[in-house]
Amino acid sequence: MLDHVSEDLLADARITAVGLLMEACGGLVTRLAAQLADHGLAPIEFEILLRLGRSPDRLLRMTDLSLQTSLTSSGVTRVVDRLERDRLVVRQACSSDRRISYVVLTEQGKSRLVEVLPGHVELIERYLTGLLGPAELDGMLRSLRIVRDEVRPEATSGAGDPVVPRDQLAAR
Amino acid sequence: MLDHVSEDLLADARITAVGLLMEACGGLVTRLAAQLADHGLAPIEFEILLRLGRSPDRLLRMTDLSLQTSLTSSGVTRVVDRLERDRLVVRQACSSDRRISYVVLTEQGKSRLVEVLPGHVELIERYLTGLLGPAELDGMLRSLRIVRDEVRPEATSGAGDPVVPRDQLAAR
DNA sequence: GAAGATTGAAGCCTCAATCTTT
DNA sequence: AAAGATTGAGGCTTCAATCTTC
Repeated sequence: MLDHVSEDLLADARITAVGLLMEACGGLVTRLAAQLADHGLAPIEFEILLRLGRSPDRLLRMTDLSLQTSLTSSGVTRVVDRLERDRLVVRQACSSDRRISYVVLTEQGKSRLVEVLPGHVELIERYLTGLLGPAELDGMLRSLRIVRDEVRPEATSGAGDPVVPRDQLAAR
Repeated sequence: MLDHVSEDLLADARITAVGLLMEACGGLVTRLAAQLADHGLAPIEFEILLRLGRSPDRLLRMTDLSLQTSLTSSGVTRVVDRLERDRLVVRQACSSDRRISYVVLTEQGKSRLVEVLPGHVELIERYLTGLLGPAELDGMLRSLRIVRDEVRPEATSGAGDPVVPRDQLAAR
C-alpha cells in the first residue's frame, strides 16, 4: 500500500523534471522522424549518415558508430546492413588491421543528406531553437552539456575529435 | 556531392543542439533503466506504473495511457499484457461503456513502485537535479516546458504536468 | 460510422555465442 | 587473451486489419 512517504515520492518534482525532459525530447524526435520518413530514413539511419558526413573522409569504424550512438555493436551491424542495401554507405576493409570495417558514405548517401538537411534544420528551428531566446537557449544547452558529460562520459568526443588514429586513416 | 551550402548545414549549431538534447536524455534513460532492471521493470513499464500511481483511484483507460506515453494503442495492449501477467496491474471493465478497459494498479504494483522509487529519485538527483543550481534547473525546466508544449500539445495532462506549483519546484 | 481495444505479421534491437584477427 | 564484427534467437513495437460497442 502507498504510505505517506511513497505519496511524497510519487509527487516528487524531480520525477516530473525527468518526465518533462523525456516528453520534450521524445516529442521533438517524433516531429523530426516524420520528415526523415518522407525521405525514407529512420532516425537512427539519419544519425549515422550525419555522423559519417561530419567525419574526416566521410568514414567511421563500426565500433566508432557503436560508441557514438545508443546502439550495440550488433545493432550497428544491422543498421549498416540496411544502409548498404540502399547504397547509402559501403563497408570498406582496413588494410592495416583486418578486423576493422570502415563504413563510408557514398555519393548517394551524401545526396540523401543534402536532400534532408534543409527541412531538418527548419524543423529544429521551429520546434526548439526558434522557441527560445538566445540567452534561454544558451542556458539550456549549458545545462544539458553538464548532464550529458555526467551520464555519458565516454561520448564526449564530437565531430571535432579524431576517433581514428592518423596512421590508420592514411593507410585505409 | 557535398557543396558549400551542405557543409554549412552539416556543421549547423542547431543540429548539434538537438544532438546534445538527445544524448543527455538518452544517457539519463540508460542510467535509470539499469536501476529499474534491478527491480524487474523496463522503463516503459515503470512509466505506466508511475502514471497509474499518480492517477485518482490508481487507474487509467488504455487510451489514456496511449495518449500520455509514446506508445500506440497496440503497444499499450502488449505492455499491459506483460504487467498483468506479472500481477502488477489488472484490467477492469467499465460498466457504463463496455468498449473501455480500465487498467488498475494492484497492491503488488504499488509495492513494486514503493520498492523502486527511492533509488530512482536518488539517481535523478545524482545525474540531473543535483548537477545544476536551483536557478539553472528552473531555467532548463522552463525552456523544456516551452518545447514540450509545442511538440506535444495534446499531452498537456498527466504526469508531465507540474503536479507541484512552480515556486515549490524552485524551492525543492 | 466512430471509438476503444486487440491480433497477426513484420521490422528493429539486444543478448549471448561465434568467428577472425591482433 | 582481447578487440572488432557478425549471427541466431528472442523480445518489443508498429502497422493494418478486425472485433465489439457506442
